[in-house]
Amino acid sequence: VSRPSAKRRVSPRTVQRRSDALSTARILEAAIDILDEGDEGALTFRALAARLATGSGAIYWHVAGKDDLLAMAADHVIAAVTTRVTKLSKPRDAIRTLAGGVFDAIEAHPWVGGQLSRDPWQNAVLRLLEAIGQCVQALGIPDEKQFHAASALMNFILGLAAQYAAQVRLRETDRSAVLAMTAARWMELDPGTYPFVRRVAAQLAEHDDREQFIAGIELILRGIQTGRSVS
Amino acid sequence: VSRPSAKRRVSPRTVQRRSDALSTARILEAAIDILDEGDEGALTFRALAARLATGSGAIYWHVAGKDDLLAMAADHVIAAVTTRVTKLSKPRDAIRTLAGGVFDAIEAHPWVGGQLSRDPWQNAVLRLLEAIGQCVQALGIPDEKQFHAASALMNFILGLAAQYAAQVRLRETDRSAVLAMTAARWMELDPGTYPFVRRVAAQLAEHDDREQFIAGIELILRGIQTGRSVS
DNA sequence: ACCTGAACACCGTTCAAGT
DNA sequence: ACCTGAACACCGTTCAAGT
Repeated sequence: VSRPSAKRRVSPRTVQRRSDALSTARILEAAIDILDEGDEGALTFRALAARLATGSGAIYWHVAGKDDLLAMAADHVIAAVTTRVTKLSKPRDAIRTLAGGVFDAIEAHPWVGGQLSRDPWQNAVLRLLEAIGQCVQALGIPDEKQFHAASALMNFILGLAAQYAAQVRLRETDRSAVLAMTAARWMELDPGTYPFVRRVAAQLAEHDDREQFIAGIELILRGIQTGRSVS
Repeated sequence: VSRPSAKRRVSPRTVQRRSDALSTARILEAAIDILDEGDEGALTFRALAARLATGSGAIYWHVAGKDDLLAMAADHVIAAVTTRVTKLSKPRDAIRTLAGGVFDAIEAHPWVGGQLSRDPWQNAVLRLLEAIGQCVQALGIPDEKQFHAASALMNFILGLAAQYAAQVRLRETDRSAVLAMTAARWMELDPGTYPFVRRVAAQLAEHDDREQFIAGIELILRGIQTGRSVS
């Protein structure tokens, strides 16, 4: 947000404690590194302080607390997605690209999934809602239905975020192995109470998450536009 | 909420430590009470032990840990929804009722929202997927598309869960006041970068969450059925 | 078999004290 | 103005010891 560290330096010869001073930007960068390397629980003010070679309390001078830090980190990742996407010609393509971009961002930074589903009015979510809303508007949906349509898409994307976040929480093994395991577990469910889940267990192992997610977006778009002409 | 003291008493003269022995069921009940009274963070093994008049370690004899306990609690709440709904005549009505039931359950027990979006393969989620899947099947969707359709609906519902969970995390004030506050904050955003959000801010204050959620479900259903005839 | 509760290894956050 | 790091008030979980 602010960059007080951009200051050039003042006098030579005095050895500084670190190569550069602490700053919100440096803290944010270190936090994202820690989150990417470990899981959600790896981000600790002690770990962060160690990586930045400072005391844990120093961080509080630049950042309000852990929630603030996480919100900023998620916003940083999502901002990269929305700014890259907004300027596409066909609004339907823009939405597709946007959704795919969120998927990829969460895949690359799984902790973002958890963070997005923690506070629906954090900056990252607002950014997404705005991007989606602009696309919906460009789609030619009547004014009164735009909020409705955008929030349905937003809700669906947050659902992905939650699902993906949790999915990664049980990893270590790779993705397909986890899916195969889950499919196997589903097959062992009681056929009387879980007929449907058992039946789709086979499809689970071979399905493509990303494809399925985009198809879901497609589905909602179809519903939005059908609704426009029908209702 | 519960009145464990209402137990009559068993034999006179021998004072029992508690009126009845510890059990998974009693622990679960106490946990749900604590979660309903406080927020998500109120459930502590120390608080739980205090309420059950036992040591914190005793709980581990009946329950694997906190994650296990939360998953069981959420499953308890969701099971009440799914078993109540399954037997409706028209599958579209069943889905509507199911979705509404989940909404109401999360409204009554906000912590369920957070828990649902924590582990996508916990029992509660499986239960929902099964219920949704059975409805989708009854809808007459072709076999290969059922998994797809059901998971889109599931994803949307999980999105609600996440959103609602977070929404409640910032309460204390009542609902409409929070919405009014958020709307006010949205109005102050930069018109250049947040034109859409600013424009819908007014609608936010007067909108009905539940109605909007059900309308979203409707939208997806429309997309599912349109897709069937079109694609 | 079941329960107790002190102890362990952590957290986020604060704050007097330093430079 | 900015940083330090011990201290505070918590966690979930374990485990020797009790009944």
